[in-house]
Amino acid sequence: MPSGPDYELMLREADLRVTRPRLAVLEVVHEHPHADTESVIDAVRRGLADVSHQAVYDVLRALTTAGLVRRIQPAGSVARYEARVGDNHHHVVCRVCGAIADVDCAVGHRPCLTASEHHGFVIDEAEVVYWGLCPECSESS
Amino acid sequence: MPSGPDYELMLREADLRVTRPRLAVLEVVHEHPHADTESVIDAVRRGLADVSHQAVYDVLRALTTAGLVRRIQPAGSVARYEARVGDNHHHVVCRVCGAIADVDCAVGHRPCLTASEHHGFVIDEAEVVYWGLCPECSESS
DNA sequence: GAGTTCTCTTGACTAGTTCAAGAAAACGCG
DNA sequence: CGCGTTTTCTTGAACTAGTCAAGAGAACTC
Repeated sequence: MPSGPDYELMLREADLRVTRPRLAVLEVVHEHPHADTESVIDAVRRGLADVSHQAVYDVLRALTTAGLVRRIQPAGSVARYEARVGDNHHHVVCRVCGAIADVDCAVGHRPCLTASEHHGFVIDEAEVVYWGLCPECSESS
Repeated sequence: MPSGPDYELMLREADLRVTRPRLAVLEVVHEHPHADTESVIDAVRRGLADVSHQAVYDVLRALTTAGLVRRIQPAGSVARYEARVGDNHHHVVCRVCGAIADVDCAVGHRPCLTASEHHGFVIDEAEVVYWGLCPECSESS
């Protein structure tokens, strides 16, 4: 019996066709939070050797559009993906090694969503990136 | 008499050599907030025809390192530069057309810098990107 | 004004991502 | 179950933003 999430069901509920590459990508993103595209490709190929990089790019886009994964891309970094969606969490990024960790914002629900001056923009999301040093990198400085 | 900022002085105070390309880039960034690199190159060449793109890349990096300009790069966008530095302001980005506007965060000074769980990271900056629709794009939807 | 050092020009190159055409697979329906 | 439609995957090329490297040229120091 499978113990992890039911990826097939997740795809069906999102009205996406169930294919091997999609199942593989979805599993990889769940098991390797914040992985970049290349890592996803490598990990997918460990279980399913002949997947083209293009397929992974397409799948990641489809999953992102469907809301099954979230794409994050801190300045200066390549695109990364995570499976934790639907909540309002943010990220700390290490300036030196690029390591990423999740954080929940301290300032209540939907943090900072109240911009003081919105210039007529209709705002639907506030994304926060905390910059600093990870434990290892701050140690060795 | 010049009415704008004294770019030459700014460069000298930052211990940077004063060159025509640097003066030109600094002026462009001041006059076109949130311009991307290509726009900066175009604008610079309007006043100084034979500047290489490499020079502009180098100058932008030098100015950024010196703290005279700030580099911003919302997910999915190319690098953009602005001259408003030293304060704690953030940005609203239009999901459709990519337009950017400045905002001051409503939640007091150094907003959101108090992450609830920092995982041992030493945090020195919190960057907030508000996502939504600009007035024009929200109109036409 | 000479020497040193930094900056700019030139031109090649890379990484990450996207585009396009056709083959193959998934799903809906009889 | 098997057929047709539609979507997705494969293959391979192309593109963009940005970087690297070597040498010529300009800025600053004394």
